Amino acid sequence: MVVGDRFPVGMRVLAVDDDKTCLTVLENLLRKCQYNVTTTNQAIKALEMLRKNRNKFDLVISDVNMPDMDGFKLLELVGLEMDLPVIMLSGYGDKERVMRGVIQGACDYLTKPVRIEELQNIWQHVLRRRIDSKDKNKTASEGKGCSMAGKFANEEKARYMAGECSQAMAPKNNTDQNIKLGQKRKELSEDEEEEEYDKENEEHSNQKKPRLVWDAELHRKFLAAVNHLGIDKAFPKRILDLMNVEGLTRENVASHLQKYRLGLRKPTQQPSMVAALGSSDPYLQMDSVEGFRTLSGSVGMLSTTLPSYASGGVFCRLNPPSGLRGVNSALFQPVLSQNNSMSAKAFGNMQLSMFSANQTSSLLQGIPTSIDANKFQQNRSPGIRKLSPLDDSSGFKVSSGFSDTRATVINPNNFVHDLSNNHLLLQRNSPPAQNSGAFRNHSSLGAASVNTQSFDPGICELDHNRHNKSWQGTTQISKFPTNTSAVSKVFTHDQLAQNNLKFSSSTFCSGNSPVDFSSTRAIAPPLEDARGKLQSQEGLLENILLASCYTQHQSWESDKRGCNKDMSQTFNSTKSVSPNGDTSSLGHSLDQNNSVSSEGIGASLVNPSITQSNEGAKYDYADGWRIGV
DNA sequence: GAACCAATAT
DNA sequence: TATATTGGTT
Repeated sequence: MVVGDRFPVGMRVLAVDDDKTCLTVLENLLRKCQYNVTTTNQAIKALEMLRKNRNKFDLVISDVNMPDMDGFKLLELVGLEMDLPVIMLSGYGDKERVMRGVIQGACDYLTKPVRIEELQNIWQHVLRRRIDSKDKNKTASEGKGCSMAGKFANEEKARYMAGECSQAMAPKNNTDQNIKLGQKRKELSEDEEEEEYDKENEEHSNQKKPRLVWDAELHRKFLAAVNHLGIDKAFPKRILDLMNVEGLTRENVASHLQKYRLGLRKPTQQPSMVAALGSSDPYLQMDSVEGFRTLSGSVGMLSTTLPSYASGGVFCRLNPPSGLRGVNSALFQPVLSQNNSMSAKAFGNMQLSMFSANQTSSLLQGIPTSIDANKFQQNRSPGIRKLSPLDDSSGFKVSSGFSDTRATVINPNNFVHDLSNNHLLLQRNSPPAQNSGAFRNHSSLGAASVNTQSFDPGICELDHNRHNKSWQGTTQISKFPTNTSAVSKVFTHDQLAQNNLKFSSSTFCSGNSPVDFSSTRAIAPPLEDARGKLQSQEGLLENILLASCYTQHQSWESDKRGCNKDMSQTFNSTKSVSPNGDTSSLGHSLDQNNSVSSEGIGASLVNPSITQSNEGAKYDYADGWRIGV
């Protein structure tokens, strides 16, 4: 199309709407605007037409809701495959949809019924795109190896192209710059601009190539490519190919991808996962929708599944002082912290893993009953990273990153899974049936779990050097009033209430065997050092559910022991089910006095793959492992 | 060679 | 702070 005197007369518009009536109306309006209109009521056909006649259309105006292909999908594909302005059309003008449309690259979003006034000016999008592409070509022809007009921070070039990339979502600094420069641009004639451009270009001809600026448009393409490939298969080269942006290098993409992934991993202080995600991707805010789409798996999972997965409430930490070693109280310390890089990484990996999984929603659902020890073992090894060995008995810490929202699961066997506060807490509470001291400790753990502040971040460190802090944490926890001297009456609702405790209902089993975890090491799922291999779903699953698993393991490994109640009940419901099937309080559960042998505990704590040949080694895990972070 | 990551430079 | 570059590793 030549932007000549008659422009926009004859502008070639492809109108897509499954509703023939709407389509006809739209067609008529467009024709009244003297556009050259082509219509189709199928998005797929529209795509075919666009592909076959790549240069035969100037603009696409498409309905959002279509049976054969979502308008957003069409938008995405058009954005990926051809550089055409797309205007979204919908009967719904809610912010989310508009946002999504714009974020995914729609140059405009119109709500039905469309008025001719709105259509009369849609040519501006074509013009803008043309100007933009003209700039690109100009830059490319300069042999600078860069055709991304307005995409580079080079001030002179930016000045030249300023104002053309009017993406509403462009990074603020860029936008500001563009606005400022755009104003100047308006004062110049095209010739003057070219002259100035050439002159300045000469001056900088020897400078190294300009720095790429990942503006909204470029990032949109990037995201579209990533989405297209799937996060786990989104490699720089492939992204580069898909983006099809002249001048863009693999290195550019790699760098951006690196940052992007980093952003995804960044833990957040926000309480909700959605918020976390939103804030973790620098582009996510402007990209909330697409980002959300990309992350939908994780978002959906974390924000909805986890809470339901967790029983809510509390988590316990058993981190008995070394003096308790060998005492009946079992001590597993799970622990983690927000703010440590480990957590962050875990979180990121988790997300990545998650959204590469198409079966996110089913992931957790299947957990309680589908966990397979062998599978775990198979899948675990690659990502596991050894940690410095823990040197004391408490040695069980597992962490992973999560955001603030505290989602805790106290599983039937007293393992506590804290999926909140950037933690994935794996904890084994093994209340000794006849050890009131241990119970005190136990109860205090519960109390502590309520007060998240009582946890010293240091606790989260896996490094054994920080272990003392862990104990401090425990001590702190122990300050909570518990008054527990009798095993069966340790926890009563009243007490819990008094202590402002919220125990998630859970089946409780009290162990009656001495446990010595002095050799127990921290273990963790393989998210940590995914190294791009992203264990993905399985790894993720492991991370999230390791806790739930080992409960299962316990059943696997110590069938003969008590506490083999159906775990699925616990995980499938936010309600706790005590061993005897009622929704008893913790105290009641304790009364069950189901025993869990130390072996059972150990086995359940340690992932099969990690346990490996430790059957007879009695928890002497030579190496510390940590859940990927 | 391509990808990853971390660290560092710009 | 964002992006580029580099070096080591897989």
